[in-house]
Amino acid sequence: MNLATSSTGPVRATMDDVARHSGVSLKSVSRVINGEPHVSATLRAKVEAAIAELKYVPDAAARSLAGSRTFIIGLLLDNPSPNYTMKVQKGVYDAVRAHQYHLRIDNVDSSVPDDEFSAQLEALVRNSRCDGFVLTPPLSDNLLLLDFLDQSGIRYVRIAPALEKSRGSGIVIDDAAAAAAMARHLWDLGHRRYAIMRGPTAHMAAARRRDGFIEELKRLGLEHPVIEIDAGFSFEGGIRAGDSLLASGLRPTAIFAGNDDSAAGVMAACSKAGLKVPDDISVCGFDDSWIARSVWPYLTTVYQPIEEMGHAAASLLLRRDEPESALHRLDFHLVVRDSTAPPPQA
Amino acid sequence: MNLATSSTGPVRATMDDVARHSGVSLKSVSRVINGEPHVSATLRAKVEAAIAELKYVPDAAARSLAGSRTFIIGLLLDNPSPNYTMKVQKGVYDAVRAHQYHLRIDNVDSSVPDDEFSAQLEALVRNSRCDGFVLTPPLSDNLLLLDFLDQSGIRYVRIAPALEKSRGSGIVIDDAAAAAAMARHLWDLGHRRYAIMRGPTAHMAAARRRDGFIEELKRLGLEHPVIEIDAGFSFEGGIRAGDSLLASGLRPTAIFAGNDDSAAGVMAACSKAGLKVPDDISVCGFDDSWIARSVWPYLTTVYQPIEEMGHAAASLLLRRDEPESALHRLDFHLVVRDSTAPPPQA
DNA sequence: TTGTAAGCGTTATCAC
DNA sequence: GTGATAACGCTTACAA
Repeated sequence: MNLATSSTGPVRATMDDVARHSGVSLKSVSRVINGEPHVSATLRAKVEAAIAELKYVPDAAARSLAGSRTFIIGLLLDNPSPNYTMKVQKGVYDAVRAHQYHLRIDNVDSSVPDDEFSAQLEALVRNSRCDGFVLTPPLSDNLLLLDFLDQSGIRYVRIAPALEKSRGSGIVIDDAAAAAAMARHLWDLGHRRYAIMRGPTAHMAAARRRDGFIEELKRLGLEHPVIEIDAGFSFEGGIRAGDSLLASGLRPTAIFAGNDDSAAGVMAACSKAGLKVPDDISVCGFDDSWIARSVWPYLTTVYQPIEEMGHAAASLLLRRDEPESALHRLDFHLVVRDSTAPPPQA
Repeated sequence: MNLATSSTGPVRATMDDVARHSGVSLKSVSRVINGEPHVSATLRAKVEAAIAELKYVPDAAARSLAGSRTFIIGLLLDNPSPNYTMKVQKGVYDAVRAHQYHLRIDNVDSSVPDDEFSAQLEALVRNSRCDGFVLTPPLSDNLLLLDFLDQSGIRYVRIAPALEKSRGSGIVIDDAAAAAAMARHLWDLGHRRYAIMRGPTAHMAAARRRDGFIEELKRLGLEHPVIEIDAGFSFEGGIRAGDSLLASGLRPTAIFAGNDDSAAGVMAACSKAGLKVPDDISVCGFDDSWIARSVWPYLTTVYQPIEEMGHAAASLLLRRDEPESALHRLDFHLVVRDSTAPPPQA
């Protein structure tokens, strides 16, 4: 009963079959498949007819063995936020499939010692090549990784790079400007006492957000210093940071968190402390990821087109005519929801 | 300046190099690589030394062209919850890498008409084979998909199947028993008026949870009927369902949601309505996914080992000696946190 | 236990 | 424009 199901399935046509069926040479079929020039319309039509009739599909393994392409794009992952990661992955996936490519996932752990990290990379790359990697933060700013890829001659595109932006290509938004926009939003509401929840130190884009936020406030005329606390990029980190902030007795009227996950944590800490968001205190995040609408009140945040960024990164990788290095800047915008409001009357 | 980086990188050793270097035949090297029997210890040692020295790694494309394996496992995804998906993916990834395999992602959309869905599958499978698929819910119960895979002779393992469990292999927990445990927890707290948030209809495991929950309550002697509302498996669905429940004037003292995402939505709806969780109303979920700790109060839920389930599924696929069909049951357990408490005094 | 030879299904080289 | 023919790096008969 299972003999049938354990077979290889229906026999697939090969390029040879197509060649015979259409009465042309193997090489001509290959030319048609790969859209090479110097093919007469007649020949092309014949071949395409045969391909359709035989339901021929090129074999990926044979192609990559003989040729120089693997038809695989690798997505390098090391991000703590499932929301962010899934969005990037979706964008990369769609772009890759649109080009008949496949998406391979490669997790790495960049928190280990350097030599161990290098060993991870070696193992990944050595045993199966791909036509390029999409790098997600914080890996986009991992110099060890960049060096490795450059030395190996492997193409890559970085999502949200903040360091050495001329290496490889990159897809970014203007993190500093986005944070500045958030600063203006809070300022306009009347806030004058701020706290900021910093992201992980390896995440350079997080640092840009912090800088952009504080600079803008200074320009607006802020007098009090901004309280700064490390919150990582996780809900847990946010709740811890929120707890310690509120326990300290310092009372900002607005808190800017480096991403939505930590913002949600801060909101939870406020609830615990008996503070109502946004009546008693305003909280805002960054990303407009899925969690921004998974909390109550809905989070005021910065929308960044994460899925599109993944899509753009992969598309760039798939265009072989792309210039060696280019930075593509996508648009962000403020999303004002319910977690920010004017400060309470003193 | 970029000439170097666009090259193929360092030259890789081939099996031929290893053979020459160790003074044995090509076939012997192949035997060692594949762990085939009938190899003397001396020969194996020689070959392994050469492999190490030359840093030889087999070429995946050549292997799959010549042999019958592709060294790729595909993960079929169509789940709305990023939390769930990332956990499964992590588990599958780790298992796959432990066997020197690679993980390929394949998103499908099962909400389209049947013929369109079939076309998606054809396109996916035709142009690059893999050694097997891990199916995640709700795809695990998609009969069209199962038929397609069976007909194509492609191996697969289903995560959390609820229908036709004898098809392929499956990794499950006892959803009904888990829901029953939750029912007892709420009953013991003193609740007597319940609402349940149902999952998507295609998600059969969700139906099992509903049945298990209600049956257990009946056995315990419940008098009032359980209010039932469809909430999908998303935060949005949960908040909508919660809104309409509370607007209806019906006042259960405890709400059981089919997964954590919808449970979080319900909690938000309660907050909006001015109800305090758990003082005024208890809410609980299912999965113990990451969002269970991303809400305040932390969610009482059922832990199911999602990552291990992914790991087990992939491992099963990678064991070629596995019996054709087997159901592997993993353990769940109740996680009592802060969102459930005794009902308010009448 | 070990080795030889013949593919696997493409792309690349070089004639025609 | 088109077509032989040789790689590509490995596995799988089949011998020895």
